[in-house]
Amino acid sequence: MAGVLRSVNNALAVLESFSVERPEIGVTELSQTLGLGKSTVHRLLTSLAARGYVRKNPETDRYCLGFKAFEVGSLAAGRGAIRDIAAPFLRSLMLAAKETVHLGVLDEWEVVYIDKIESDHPFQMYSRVGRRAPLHCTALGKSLVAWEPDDWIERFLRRRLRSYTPSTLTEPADLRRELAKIRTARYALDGEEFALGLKCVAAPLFDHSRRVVASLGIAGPAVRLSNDRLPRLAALVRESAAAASRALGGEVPV
Amino acid sequence: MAGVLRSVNNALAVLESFSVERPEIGVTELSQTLGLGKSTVHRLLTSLAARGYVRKNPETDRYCLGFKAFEVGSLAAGRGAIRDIAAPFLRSLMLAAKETVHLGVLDEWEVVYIDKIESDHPFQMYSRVGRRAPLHCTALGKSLVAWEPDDWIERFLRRRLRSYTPSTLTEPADLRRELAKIRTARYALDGEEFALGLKCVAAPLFDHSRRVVASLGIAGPAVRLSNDRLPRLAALVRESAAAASRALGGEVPV
DNA sequence: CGCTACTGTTCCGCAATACAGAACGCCATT
DNA sequence: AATGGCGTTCTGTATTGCGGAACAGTAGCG
Repeated sequence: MAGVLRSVNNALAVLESFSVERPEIGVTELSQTLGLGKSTVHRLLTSLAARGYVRKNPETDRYCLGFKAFEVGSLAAGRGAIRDIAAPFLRSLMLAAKETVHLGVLDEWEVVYIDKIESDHPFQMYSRVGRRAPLHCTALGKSLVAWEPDDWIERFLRRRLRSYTPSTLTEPADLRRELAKIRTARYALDGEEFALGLKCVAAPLFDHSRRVVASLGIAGPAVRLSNDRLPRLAALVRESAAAASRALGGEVPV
Repeated sequence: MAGVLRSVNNALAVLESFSVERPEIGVTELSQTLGLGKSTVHRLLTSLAARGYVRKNPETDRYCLGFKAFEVGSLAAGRGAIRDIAAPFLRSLMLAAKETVHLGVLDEWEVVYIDKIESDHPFQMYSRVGRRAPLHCTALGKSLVAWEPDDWIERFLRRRLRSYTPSTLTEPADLRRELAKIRTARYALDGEEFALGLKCVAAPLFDHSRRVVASLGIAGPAVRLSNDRLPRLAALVRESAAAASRALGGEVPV
């Protein structure tokens, strides 16, 4: 890897080794996972711990992520404070729709969930703030892609797009049509394209430069997001996205 | 610094150079700020960018934080998913109190805001998720400290505690009395101890091992959190914290 | 247009740093 | 007591990360 500092790369790989399934990891396990010597891993952890990115559990002598990662990460999600500005609109959308709602942004050919408010339903889409999802088969993703520049969209359509369900669109011609529909309708629908039984509707947020900077979406089980309910939800999500766009100094283009 | 890898330390210092005031920074500026050569900084940025922790704005050739930091940071805030479990209680507390509410946790002698839901009031406490505040003069902080082990509290009280307002308690004897009051009342009050004009009430969240793992708080201007309103807010915050504790498998100790 | 100033990027020699292996200290199990 | 496993410390050395210089590009000015 040209120009990449190996020790920095290793340190970041350490950070990325932690997960929901593995919140706490020991030196030896990290050593095996990363293919580095134990003393190397120990030094990396010591360096990360010195600034609060990881912390050691004194009872188990294992390490977990520290709050410094959260602090820096919160700044990254700020991104011109989109998240803060959109929060009240996300909230009122959840209250109106009575379903879980998400705020997502485009990053490296994927959508990243940067906020989420869960409904009170016991049965709902599993998602995690900070996680990613594909662009081509999620409502959030499609409503982010639809307003990208044509050359970007063509580059995107040239990538291998994975099929998740029989409904997933992977052919460029199909997706071009879908994106055109989204631009006309001003919202996107995921009809079990990403996961069977899961439907979402989403609409884009525009900022002052008329660019889509995020997307708001309603997600839930297909049994609840039924065909007679979807037009109402689409209208809600469009209204919330338009209101959030105005708060961002933008307008939905006519 | 013994045992700390210099290049890793430098990379983390780069990450911490970004702020709300400076979301985008150039190589030369970072070089001056950090006291490192430009090519060193460039290499650090390249390494961080390779894994998505920073990204380069191609229009300005300057760098900003990338979403990888957010992804890793979101895991750090997960912390046994306290944040997710507490979210609905935080929300209903905001709706009941009609003031901004926070969720905070103890880290390195400070409270870290890990969640926040703002009220619709145009005038409210300024805070940011991911930021820190002192323990001894905030309601969130005090309600976290009050249930720590005695030896920890004594160590804490031996630290130099800064005075922010004429109301700030900094003397160990004063703070011991205050913490005892909090344990009896089961909530903490910040009566303009951190900032003039700002009041907060907060109550602790207990988990299944009877330890305080977070704290819920209501914050607002003193003009709104008036003395006749505070008992009601204290009751609300206690109820919400108790309910969130139960969701965490804990109980408020009697 | 040429010059200056400033930026981010690339190149290169070399000293310092990061590396891995071995040893150590501690704990739990047999 | 011996063994096994862990995290931590130590050490020699190869390699890596460093800074300075040069480069490439852009903007502003006379």
